[in-house]
Amino acid sequence: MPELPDVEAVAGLLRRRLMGRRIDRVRILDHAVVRSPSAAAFARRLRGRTVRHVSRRGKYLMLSMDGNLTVVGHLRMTGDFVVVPKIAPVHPHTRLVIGVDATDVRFIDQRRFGHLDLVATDRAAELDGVRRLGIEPLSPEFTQARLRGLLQERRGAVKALLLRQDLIAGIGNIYADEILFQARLSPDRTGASLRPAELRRLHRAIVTSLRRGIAALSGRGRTIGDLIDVRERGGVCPRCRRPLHTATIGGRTAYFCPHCQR
DNA sequence: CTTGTGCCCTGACCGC
DNA sequence: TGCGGTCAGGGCACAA
Repeated sequence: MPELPDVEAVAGLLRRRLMGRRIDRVRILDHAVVRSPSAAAFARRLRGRTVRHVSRRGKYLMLSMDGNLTVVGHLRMTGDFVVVPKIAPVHPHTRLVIGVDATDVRFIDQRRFGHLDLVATDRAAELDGVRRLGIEPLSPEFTQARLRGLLQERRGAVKALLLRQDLIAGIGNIYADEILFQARLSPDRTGASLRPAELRRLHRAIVTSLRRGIAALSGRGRTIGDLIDVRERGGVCPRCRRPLHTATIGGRTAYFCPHCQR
């Protein structure tokens, strides 16, 4: 589930519920969820801190506290944060609990790929993974010219390029398909083959798809990303009704309409 | 620079 | 019902 819009929604949830609050309990149910430092040190240093900022960078979540401490989290495939009363039943895949008064913030992750690091706030950008991230696609710096600069010399498939976090941060498999559908581009087009009008469509599709995703997820709570998805409706193109095709590109399955996307 | 592969984990689903 | 294979909205290391 978690791509840029999903992580943005989680960040908003945590911001609303944790900003200015003091963490009085930290319970780690699965030690592997904490990458650094040790689980014991993670819990000890976090307890008693007040949450000052919650932000997102690519698909990473940043919770910064007083005392120059930041939790950097990644949801990977199945991670999620939920906010529930502390008396609520504990879901079996709960990996970590951050307690604030009568409320629990719980990190739940079926596949256990997700992870958290506790680092010095002024060094958070240097963390592995975060350090390599490319441009934020919803920032003012992400212009058509920047996109052209990122893609124009590349012979890789545009879908594989969209998935590269070191180029553009935050696009995952579902949004990449959605973006290419909106831009009417075949996922196997190379970056270098894109003409100016196509780059313009792609830029527009990246921004509007991500923004729409955020708008759809940002009401209350969270939804499963079922609102925009070219794969919906039994594998049929929502535009021309012809069957969607699949192909493996960049090691991931791409869904696309060969009639509408060229 | 590029693509491909395996791996980290767990569970749902499908065909036999 | 049981079993095995396949696949999954991520990202890394490594090889060719």
